[in-house]
Amino acid sequence: MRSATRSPGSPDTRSLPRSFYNRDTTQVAQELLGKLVVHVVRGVPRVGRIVETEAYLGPHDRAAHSCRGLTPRTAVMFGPAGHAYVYLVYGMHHCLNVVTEPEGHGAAVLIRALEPVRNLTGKTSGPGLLCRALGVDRRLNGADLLGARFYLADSGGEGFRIVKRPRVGVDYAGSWARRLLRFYIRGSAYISRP
DNA sequence: CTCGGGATGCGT
DNA sequence: CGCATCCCGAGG
Repeated sequence: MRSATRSPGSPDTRSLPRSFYNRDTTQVAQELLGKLVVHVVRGVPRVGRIVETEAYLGPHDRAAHSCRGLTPRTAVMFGPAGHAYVYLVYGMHHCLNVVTEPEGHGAAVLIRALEPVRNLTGKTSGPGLLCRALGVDRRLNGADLLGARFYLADSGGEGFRIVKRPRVGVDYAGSWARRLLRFYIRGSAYISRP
């Protein structure tokens, strides 16, 4: 049994391979629903199930940070898929994104809400809140999500319907504000903004 | 609805 | 350098 032989906190065969991230961002954003986020803090795995995401498609997407081009802040977003893009917003909240598509594309998926699974304290229904619960901050910006302490994994649980809505907080983005690039699990009690 | 709070990127 | 702006959350 493989779980008996692997060391605690290391990604097992359920953890998502880089090929999962290295493809169409809208597709990845939807397939991330139901997956697990794992962050091991001082040997303790904090685990949440993703129930809400948003896709940010690239420099042509006026709501994406990468629309300002490659800057020190957005460099990770233009890097290879399967890395964490973590930034501070409004001076106090962190946001966790996963980089998608081939290197140079500049796309990512924002994780907006989690259903608590293990060792999470506090609310997880919002991008800033879930970062606080997971213990994610800018020190993890650029972290490889195929690492031993911070990774995403299959949960095994499927069988939900996906709701598609406009993204939150991007009213400034013109016609891009109306695109249905926010995805969440229908009926979840942990959505950030029902 | 208001407002805190700090980094960023751009104009100067 | 200044400063508008920002993928938010808590409180009224």
